[in-house]
Amino acid sequence: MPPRLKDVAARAGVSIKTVSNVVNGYVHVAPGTRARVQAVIEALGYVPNLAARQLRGGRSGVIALAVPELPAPYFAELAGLIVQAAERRRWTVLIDQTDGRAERERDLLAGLRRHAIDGLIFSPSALNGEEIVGSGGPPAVLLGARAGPGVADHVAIDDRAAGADATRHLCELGRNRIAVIGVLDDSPRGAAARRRLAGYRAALAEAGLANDPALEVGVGRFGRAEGAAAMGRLLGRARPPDAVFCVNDLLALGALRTLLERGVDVPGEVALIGFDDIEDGRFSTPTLSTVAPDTPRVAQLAVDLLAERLGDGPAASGPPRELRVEHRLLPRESTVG
Amino acid sequence: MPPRLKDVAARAGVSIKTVSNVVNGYVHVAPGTRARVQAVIEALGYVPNLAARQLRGGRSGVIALAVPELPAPYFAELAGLIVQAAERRRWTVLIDQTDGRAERERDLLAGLRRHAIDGLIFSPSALNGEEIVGSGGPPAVLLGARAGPGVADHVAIDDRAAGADATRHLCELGRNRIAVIGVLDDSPRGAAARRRLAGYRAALAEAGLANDPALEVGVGRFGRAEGAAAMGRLLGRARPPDAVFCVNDLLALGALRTLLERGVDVPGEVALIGFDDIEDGRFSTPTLSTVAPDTPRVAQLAVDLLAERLGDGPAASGPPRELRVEHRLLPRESTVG
DNA sequence: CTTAAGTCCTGCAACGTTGTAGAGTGCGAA
DNA sequence: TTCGCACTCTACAACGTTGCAGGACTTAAG
Repeated sequence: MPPRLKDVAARAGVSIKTVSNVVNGYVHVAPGTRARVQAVIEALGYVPNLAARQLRGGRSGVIALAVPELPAPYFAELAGLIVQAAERRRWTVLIDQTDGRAERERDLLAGLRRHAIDGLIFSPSALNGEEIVGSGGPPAVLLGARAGPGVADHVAIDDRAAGADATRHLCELGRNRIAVIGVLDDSPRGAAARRRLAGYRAALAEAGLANDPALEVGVGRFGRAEGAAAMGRLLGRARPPDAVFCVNDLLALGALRTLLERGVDVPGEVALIGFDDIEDGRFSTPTLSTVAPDTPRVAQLAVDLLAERLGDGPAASGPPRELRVEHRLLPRESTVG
Repeated sequence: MPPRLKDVAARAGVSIKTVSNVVNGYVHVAPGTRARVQAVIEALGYVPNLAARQLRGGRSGVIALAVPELPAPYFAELAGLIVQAAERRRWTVLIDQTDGRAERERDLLAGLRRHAIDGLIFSPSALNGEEIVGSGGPPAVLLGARAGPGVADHVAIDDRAAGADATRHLCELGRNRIAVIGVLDDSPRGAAARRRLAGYRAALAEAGLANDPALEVGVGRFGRAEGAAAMGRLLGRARPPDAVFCVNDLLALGALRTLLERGVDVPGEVALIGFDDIEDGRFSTPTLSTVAPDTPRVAQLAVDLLAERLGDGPAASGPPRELRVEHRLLPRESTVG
């Protein structure tokens, strides 16, 4: 029903291939012919058939983005930015939600989509990098958690340094019972959280503060509810903290809710800092201090790296690259209220 | 490089078509043959090529979901639910962000994707329904804003009734200067907001309250920042309101920030209610009263309607259907603190 | 005037799949 | 015995596109 090259060719009185050449901007087409074909293309509303193109050329123009949870503000924002960056290269982005289930991540890689996507931007939560890249799938760029050195292209902030920055900020306020929320077990999930934790410990040591295991609280997921519950546990301790570093803003917002609900003054009695700079934290009361990764740059670099891998240049088969992006400490009312 | 039907056929000693029949579950294949072919399929890791399937069959197994803003929590949640519902039908969802730009919405419909998607679930913001459906594109299901009667399948809550419910709740608290934030100009954007506004006015009338135009505040977008600014304007009025209905939760969270920032007691001095029941509102302080649409059901119905259109049954070409889903009033601390 | 290089255009084949038509069995009913 | 039917499997064509090879013509160089 929709017009094909054949239809355009018939109307313009040229061969199918010439129309194809016009569509693809091939140089050796006489200006008059080009104009005539263009006119017919517009008159008929011809649009190339992607399936046929892909079948022929092996490229679909679609890349996949896999994130653990789309509704999490940070990932939603990241997804939006990646879609924008991809659009500039005329790529379509297929957004996939893995729910942190390894099975789902594996399906995604092995499943039908294997033929359908040219590349993958992956923010892993359950699988580690080896498994992702070793599966013989399309070129991948990893975000956030590192997959071990040299496995795949990788874009991330320096989580350890950022965690230290956040903690140091709390130290500089004169706090000396600084808790952290977001410790996770050994699963590949939370690899970034573990590096932020390492930064936390380093900053404590640097400030001459003891590292009290009772002040490190684990969570099962990284949502508001878990942050609220974790804060509840902290407040139940014999000696509650006077400052809390949450490894992401959602945990922090949950923790904030618990603090305010129990009448704890923030930042007077407890200072609170999160991580990610999601919009919610800019409108909470008190506004949430946080560490802001340069997410637009993460998105841009991820797409750029993938483009290099997919290109025909020499970079396409080079060794995996590790890129770091900047982060900024954003003190707000929850620490310097 | 990846194995094709041909490779499987060669190894199993059958014809290509027989392998295809096995893959597609065709019944008349001898059990022994089937088993042998299955074994080879697994040994080689054969996966059907989607591009070829689509080229042959005209169906891609991909549906598009177009929302104005992916990072908005309500849309992110909706998207997640639709992806889940689609997954049950083994569809892939291509999520598109239109940014509320008519041009972008048009591109989406007319552009390359025209061949690539089987159907469309559209939460329109800039285009009206006629334009969407009239474009000769794939079957579409509209969410939220109505496209005028009988244009396309449509799933929504009763925004007018829901707006009235929210306002009535404020009336029943004894408030009598009830403002509304979220009035929008006449553009197709904010059609739902306008119906919520109509409900607001109806509830005021029902309660015997005058309708004061000074208490209806417009916004340019539906985000936190706009809510905060609008609240600022309301507080600047000679006689500020004692209750505010925001047509969505983001506006309400922005308004809440302004109220608390200025030391206004919520709900003591000003009661506040939003709309959508996004997670943020369950963890703000005070927690945000709201109206909760049955979003999981919206998602499920949207996918079901699309499935009917895409099916071969009689429903495929029937008249457009209008489906309503329920909503619930959720009083929380911002009104009944 | 011949040859080489360049320009413009065309036809063929192939990408991997599935619908259609039909060939070759074996089995039960007439 | 003969026919028809159900079953199992196969060959072929087509979906819409683009790379390749090459034909016809023009221009520039020797």
